[in-house]
This record gives sequence, C-alpha cells and structure tokens, in this order.
Amino acid sequence: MPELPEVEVTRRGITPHLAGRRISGVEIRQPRLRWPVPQAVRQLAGRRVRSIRRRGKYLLIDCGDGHLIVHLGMSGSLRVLPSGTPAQKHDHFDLVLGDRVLRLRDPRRFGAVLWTAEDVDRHPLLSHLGVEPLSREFDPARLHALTRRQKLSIKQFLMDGRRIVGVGNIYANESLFRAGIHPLTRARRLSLQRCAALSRAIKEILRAAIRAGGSSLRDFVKADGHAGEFQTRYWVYDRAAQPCRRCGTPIRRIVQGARATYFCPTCQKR
DNA sequence: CTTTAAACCTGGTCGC
DNA sequence: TGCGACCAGGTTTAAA
Repeated sequence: MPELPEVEVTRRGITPHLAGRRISGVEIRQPRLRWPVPQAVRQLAGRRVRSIRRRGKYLLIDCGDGHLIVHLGMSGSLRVLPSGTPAQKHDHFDLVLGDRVLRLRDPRRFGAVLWTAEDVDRHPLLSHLGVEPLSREFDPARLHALTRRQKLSIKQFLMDGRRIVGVGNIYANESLFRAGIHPLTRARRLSLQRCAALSRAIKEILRAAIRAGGSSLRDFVKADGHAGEFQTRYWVYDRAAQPCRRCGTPIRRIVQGARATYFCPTCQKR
C-alpha cells in the first residue's frame, strides 16, 4: 500500500519525465475514483508541468495556473510509458505528454485525481495535514509536544494524518518496533527520551524504505514498472505468530481502531 | 470536541 | 471448480 515512501519513490520516478514538458492530452477512462475526476482535468492540454512535489501521501503536479492533485489510495500506482501503450484493466487515467504518458492504475479506486486553481496547500484535503516526518521540524521536542494530552495509543496517534503525515499502518508498526515502544502505550505517557527514539526510528524507517524503492504488498509499482523490495525486510508487519527477528518471541497481532497491529511483546515495552 | 463506525472498492484467500 | 464470507487498507464522512 502506498505510504509516504512509495509516494516519494513515485514522485522521484516520474518527475524527470514530466517536469518542463507540455501536456498534450488527457484521457479519463474511469472518472469514478474516490471522488469524481472533475471536468477541469479534461482541459489541461496546453499547460506545461512545472514541478511535482509531495505533501503527505498526495502528489501535487504544478501546472502553472493550478495543481493536479493525485492520491494513490491503497492500490494506486503511476507509471510513465510510451504514448500509445494499450491501457489495461484498472488503467483509469492518462496524462499525455507528447511521446510519453503518465498512467494511473488503481484496482480498488480509492485513489483520487483532482484539480485546484487555488493555493493548493489550502485545499480542504491538504489544509489540515500534520507535520512532514522527514522534515527538520519533526524532532523529539515536536513529537513530545504533539503527543501531550493525547489520550489515544501511540499507534493510533502515528496514523492520524492531522498530527503526522505519511505514516500508514506498515510504517507505524515498523517504527514502533524499531523504537522498542509497545503500540498500546498512551501517547501522552511517552517521555521526551522515548519521543526522541521514536522520531528517529520513523525517519530511519521511512528513509530506508525510500532507499529500497518503496514497498510492494500487492499493487504498488514503481514508475519504472518494477516492484519495490522493502516488503522482504519487515520486522513485525504481517508476521503474526512468526518469530521476532531480534529475540525469537512470536509476533503478536492485535486490532486497534479496526486496523491490524503487529508487535513483539518482548522487544516493545509500555 | 472526541471517538467510533461506516463507506468507498477489488482481488485474494479460506471454508465448504 | 464454484461460491459466499471475509479481509486488507487510506481517508473522509456520518453518527454516537
């Protein structure tokens, strides 16, 4: 599932093929994604792509007079292909740039393609997003401050995009394992020292995943079409009952907020 | 305001 | 082999 690393790997993969190039056409085969693809997207031809940046799990394609907002949902992927490449099942959207095409495939259609001519950071989907975990401002003090008076568990806190963006289920689990923190620990109970360990673990896990090319459980495909490699290195995610790679204790699976949590009861302390 | 649950969607897996 | 039940997951929205 595309979390921050997969989106960042995608951004880096597609940017060289898009930046500075002119949009020659748009093809919408399936407008029914998370939200309907707006009509304005059909009229993008003629604009030039300036740059692509990432905010949380959103890709923001700067077209000069507005931004194309793309979210990969849970099964989306973007690839750059030669124009004219036949579309396959679940290929819902194309941005054509001369002899190249940026193609969105998304079997589960939880993704989104939107357009805004306003300040993109003030778009309703982006305006309430939290801190970027790879930024400088995300440090021990910041995490400590964010977690104060938070009654919920640290696992659920990490997955709340209004506090920290980009950390989904996989990396929340992996980060807590790396930091040695039990997922049921109340966020407000974390000491500054443990916040330091956790903020550091999050950065390390995300950076390692980006370096490895993003993870690929089922559907994620990098811009060059090759699956990422990170999934082979999970410490706890999807490893219920399997021995902890560090101490051998069987990994436990519990449910928090209707989502699966995996942890090592020996390595991770409350 | 906070917390929880439902909704969106398809493909894969499991039991029968 | 087929079929229904169920699960996975990011995010918003509705409901409690």
